[in-house]
Amino acid sequence: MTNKLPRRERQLIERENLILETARGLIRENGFLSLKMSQLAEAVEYSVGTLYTHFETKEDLLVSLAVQSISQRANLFEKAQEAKRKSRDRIYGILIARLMLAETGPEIFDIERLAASPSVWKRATQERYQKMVAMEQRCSEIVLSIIVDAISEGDLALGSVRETDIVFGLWSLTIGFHRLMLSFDDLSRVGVLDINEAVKINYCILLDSYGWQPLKDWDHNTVEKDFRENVLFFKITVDTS
Amino acid sequence: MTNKLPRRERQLIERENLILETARGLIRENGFLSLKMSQLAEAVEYSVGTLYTHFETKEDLLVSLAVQSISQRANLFEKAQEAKRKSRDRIYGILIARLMLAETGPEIFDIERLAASPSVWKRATQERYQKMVAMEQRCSEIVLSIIVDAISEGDLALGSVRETDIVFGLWSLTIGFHRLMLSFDDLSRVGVLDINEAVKINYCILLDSYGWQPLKDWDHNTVEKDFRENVLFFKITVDTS
DNA sequence: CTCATTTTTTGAGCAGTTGTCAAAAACCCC
DNA sequence: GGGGTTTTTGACAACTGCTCAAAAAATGAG
Repeated sequence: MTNKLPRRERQLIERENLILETARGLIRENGFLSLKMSQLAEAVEYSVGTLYTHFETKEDLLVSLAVQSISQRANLFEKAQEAKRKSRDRIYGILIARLMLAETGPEIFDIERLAASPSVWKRATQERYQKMVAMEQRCSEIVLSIIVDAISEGDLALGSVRETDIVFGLWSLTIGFHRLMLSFDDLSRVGVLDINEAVKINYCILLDSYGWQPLKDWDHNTVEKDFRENVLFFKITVDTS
Repeated sequence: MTNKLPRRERQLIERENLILETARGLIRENGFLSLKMSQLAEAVEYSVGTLYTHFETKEDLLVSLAVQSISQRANLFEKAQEAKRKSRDRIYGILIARLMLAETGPEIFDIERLAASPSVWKRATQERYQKMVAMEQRCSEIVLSIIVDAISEGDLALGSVRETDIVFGLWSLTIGFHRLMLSFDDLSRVGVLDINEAVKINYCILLDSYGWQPLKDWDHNTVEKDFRENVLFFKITVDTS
C-alpha cells in the first residue's frame, strides 16, 4: 500500500488527474467536440504545451478519459462478481453497476461513444488504446465468468445458446440504454416513458428466457437495493492537499 | 409519377445527391472526422462555396446523410410490415432489413453514431434535424404497429411487459450490433465469433420470451431467405443522364 | 445579337483550432 | 551564486470550416 514513487512522478500523476477531471467537467457541460485545449489549459492553470506533455493529441486525452471510465466500470463489475450472492443476483448486479455509473454524469456516454471509433484510436497513444481494449475485455470476462459460475452452480443450463451469446445479449441491451440516454428527448417520442424501467424489464426477460434460476420468488427491486447499499461502492479518490 | 419541378430545382437536387453520395464514399474510406470540405469540393468538382449553398455546416451535411440512411431504413421497414406474412415473420423481417442495410457499407454506422448527438444537432438546419427525428420515429412506429397487429392477430399476449418495452428491447439489441460492427476487432477478443449469428439468436430469444407465436416449427433461416428474396428491395436511384 | 440585370459560382482570405519548439523559467547540485 | 539540466511556456506554424466580394453565367427585353 505504501507507494514508493519519486515525488516528481507523483506530482505528474496528480496533475494528469487534475487535467482529466477538469476535462470531464467541461465535457459534461458542452460535450467533447466543443472542448478546446486552450480552454482546458486555462482551467487547469497550465499552458497548452504542458497539456501536450501528458497527451499526444486531443484524441489521446479522450481515450484516457475512456480508460478511466471503463476501469471504474471494471471495478464495480468485480465487486458484483465477488459478492456472496446467488448467480442471478450477481449478473443483475452488473446492470445495477452500469445504472450507477450512468448516474455519476452524462458525459461518460459522450466519452465512451466517441472513443469507440477507429479514427480516434489512430490518433491516440498505442499504450493507452491497448489499455482501453484490455479494460473493456476485462469487463466482458467478468460477465462471462459469472455465466460460467452460474452453470457450474446449476442455476443456468445452456441450450442452443452459447455463453458468449449471452454476454452479447446483455451487453447490447445496455448499449441501447446508453444511446437513448444520449439523445434524451427521443424518449417520449419513441414511446419509452421510463428508460431505466425499460432496460431493467428487458434485462430480466432475457435472464428468464436463458432460463437463469431462480425464475420465481426473485424480486429485482430487492436485489437492486441490496447491491446499491452493500456491494457496489466507488473508490473515492482522496485529495491530500 | 411525372415530376413537374422546374429544371433548375431538379438540377439542384441532383447535385445535392451527387454531393451526398460522394461524401458517403469518402466517409466509408476514412470516417467522417477526416472528411474535409475542400476535399469533398474537389471530388464533386464544385467549389467549397457551392457546398455551403446546400449545407449550412459540415454537421448539416452529416445530418443529411443520416436522414438518407434512416429513410432507407424506414422504407425497408415498411416493406417488412406490409408483407403478407405471419406477425412473427414480419418482426423478424425488421432485423433482416437492418442486416441488409449494414451490408451496404460500414459508413452508415459512423454516420448514424455521430449524428445521434446534441452537439451535432445544434449546428444542423432545424428542418433537417426535424426530418431525421421524424424518420427515426417512423421506424419505431412501424415496429410498434407490428407488435399491436401481432396482439390483435392473437400471436402475442402481453404480460407485465408493455408494447414500448418490446420496441426498446429489440432496438437495443441492434444498437449493440451496430456498436460491435464499428469496433470490429473487439469481436474475437470479447469472444463473440459470429456477430450476425449472435444478434439473430438473441433476437429470437427475446421474441420467444415475449411469447411471440409461433414458438415451434418456426425457422428463422427460412424466413430470412424469404424476406431477402421476396420482400425487401432497395429503391434503386436511376441516373437519367 | 446586345447589353443591363439578376442569379449562381467561385476561391482567396478570415477566424479559430490543434499541435510545436525555441526560449524562458525553474530546479538542482556544487 | 553559478553552471548545467529539466520543465514550462506561449508565440507561432499548419490546417480547417466557413464567408463574402467579386467574377462568371444565365436571363430576357429591345
